Amino acid sequence: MLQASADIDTSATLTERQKAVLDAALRLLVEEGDNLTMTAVARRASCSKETLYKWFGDRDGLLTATVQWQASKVRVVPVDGEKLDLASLTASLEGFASDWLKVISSDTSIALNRVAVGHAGSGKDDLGAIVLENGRFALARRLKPVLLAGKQAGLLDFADAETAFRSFFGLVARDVQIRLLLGDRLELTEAAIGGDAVRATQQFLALFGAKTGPQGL
Amino acid sequence: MLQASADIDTSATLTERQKAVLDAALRLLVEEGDNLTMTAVARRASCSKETLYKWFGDRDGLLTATVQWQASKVRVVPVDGEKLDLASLTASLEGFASDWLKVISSDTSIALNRVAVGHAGSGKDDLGAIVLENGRFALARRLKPVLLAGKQAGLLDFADAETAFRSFFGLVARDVQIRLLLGDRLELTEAAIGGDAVRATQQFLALFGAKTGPQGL
DNA sequence: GGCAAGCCGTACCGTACGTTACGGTTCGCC
DNA sequence: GGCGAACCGTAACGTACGGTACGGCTTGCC
Repeated sequence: MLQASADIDTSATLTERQKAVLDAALRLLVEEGDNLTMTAVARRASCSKETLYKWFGDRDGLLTATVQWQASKVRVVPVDGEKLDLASLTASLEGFASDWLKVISSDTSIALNRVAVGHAGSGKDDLGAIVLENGRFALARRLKPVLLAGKQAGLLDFADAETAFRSFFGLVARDVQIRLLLGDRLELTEAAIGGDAVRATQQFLALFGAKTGPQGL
Repeated sequence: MLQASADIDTSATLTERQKAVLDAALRLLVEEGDNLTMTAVARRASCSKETLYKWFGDRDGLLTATVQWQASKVRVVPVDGEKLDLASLTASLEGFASDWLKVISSDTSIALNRVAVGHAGSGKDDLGAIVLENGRFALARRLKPVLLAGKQAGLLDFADAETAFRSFFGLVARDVQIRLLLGDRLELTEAAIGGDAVRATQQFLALFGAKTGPQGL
């Protein structure tokens, strides 16, 4: 909720070389978790520690820069809420669901969430806030317009978009993220994700679909 | 899923003094997160480091013992699935929901999940498995009999108890746990938890309630 | 060519912390 | 009272790692 400004165009101020270094740090983070060392990053990125400190100031600085760099890579196009019928709404929801499942089950997301959760305990940096802002809250920002358009079109019925979103979120994610973060092996094949997406969407529509149906017909 | 034996009667083999030490470690874990030091635990528990190492072998040993000790404290009575009508089923589900919300929003649960998530990255110990086993999987084991009884009584309709459970889980927890783990301030008052519990239960019944109603009447 | 800036590689320093060692004290037992 | 075991408090050791310093190399500019 803070970070509203901190996540804008950090990529603009980064040189190509710096991006490459952050990519290396990211890969290392996925492999090693939070116990990566500055020397390891330097070696992997073929740069000197002095450079790391000059550019990012600090180990925490490097970590936050890495997280922000990854966040900036997944910036997505906002869906346009035109031409809304039940089919397109369903398709849109299914798309959101399967995208989200793909994200939270990806190696990089798991690694990033792990370090952010770990750091959230002792409030040295705002990794948790950044991840939250670019994950769950970004999803809400993108999904709510769709929900509101669905309500406008008489396809959905809810009092509060936030509440509706959180129920959708729960139906999609269920126990997947916490299990993955805690190290549970959980095979999420493309097919399983697709199936979960349609199931979650159907359940959501069953709960929040307008009783009257599209009233215009 | 492993840990099936590792969580039984660890408390039986512990002396009172050892339990006190683990309680101290637990309190410290809540306050300091994963960056607690052996010296701090020793000081807080008024014991010597030598004793810590003799009893728990290792820092990781102390951590796992602490987590298991906390897990052993929340062992609960299995609900009996007799006298099942819609009212009692609803009450039971609401009870599970509010209990679960209370657990995952408690300070100790947050702290324990944080360290477990952190350690799940580099597989030194099985903290993640332990937490999972005594958290999400324990909940499933307790809830599934209720669900099956509800199905038996014609109140619920589902093909697979696991799938039904996971939907219930999602409707109850939604984004609460991940937000709390990532450091989001999230006021969960007693009243809010109660409200969420009935909402989640209603949604679950709307999705999985038998279309026919209790047919025996 | 000369020079300055940026960067690589590496050696170095300081410190925090896990782990071990040891002297002193209590307590149960003979 | 004497003895051994368990334990407390603390000092000491080893090491890993964050952070800094420095010498050499490239690159672009004059």
